[in-house]
Amino acid sequence: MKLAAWNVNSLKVRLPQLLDFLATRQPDAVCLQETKLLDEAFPAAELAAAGYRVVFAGQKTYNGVAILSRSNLADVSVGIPGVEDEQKRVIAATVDGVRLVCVYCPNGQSLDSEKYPYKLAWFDALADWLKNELVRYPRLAVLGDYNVAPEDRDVHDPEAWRGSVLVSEPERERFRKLLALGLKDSFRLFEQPEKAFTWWDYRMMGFRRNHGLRIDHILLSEPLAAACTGAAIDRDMRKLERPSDHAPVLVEIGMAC
DNA sequence: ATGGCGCCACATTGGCGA
Repeated sequence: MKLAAWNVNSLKVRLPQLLDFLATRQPDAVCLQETKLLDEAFPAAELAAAGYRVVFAGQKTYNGVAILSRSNLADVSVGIPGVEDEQKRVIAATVDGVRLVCVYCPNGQSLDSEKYPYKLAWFDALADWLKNELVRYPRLAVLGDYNVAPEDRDVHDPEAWRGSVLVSEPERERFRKLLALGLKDSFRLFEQPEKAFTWWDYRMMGFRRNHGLRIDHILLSEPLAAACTGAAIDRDMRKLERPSDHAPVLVEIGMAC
């Protein structure tokens, strides 16, 4: 079972690239973030023609999440239960016995922004919810854009970024709290190249200079981590014309999990 | 040097992302 997560930064603009990604990588399921589409504009017909069922939760201009799957999507839920939030950041569904939680975690903007405490509180609510979800669904994956680079090795220039949003200690502590629930950072289950990132600034030739951060992650519960046979970042999608500023992340799960 | 790029919107500039 091949799973992917990709912040597409506008599904309207990136649909041709997504269709190319589906055709060439053949993932079983994909979690999308920043679709930036109202639900009535979601390209369900195009994705159905490509062989994918879809569930989605969108809004105008900002945020928006979706799950694509070649097989049935069951028990769909939107948002974090009990949390009032107009921002469409979470959608979950069960695919072939695996619970997929698609997340677009808040950016936070800067440490002195009111969006920063919102981000920290959002992570606390996510952790509270996932703690229960892991009991309900032992085979659970949380995929998406976390907007947190967990360690200095996930940052192209740790000294330049020290203490800023996306790398600050309170944010990293929230990320570690997710791991403490029993989730594994799939990327670190395997030997990986140094300076491996999932996001690069559009400006200043960030990608060409590999000035990036690893902020998109696939976290796996213990049973899925034990069956995971590979994890990678798909840098090729970032090399295309008019790319998203994020690259997709991928995992392969053995069928015998 | 707080810019720079890209996307979106009741657009021709500003908000936001990260």
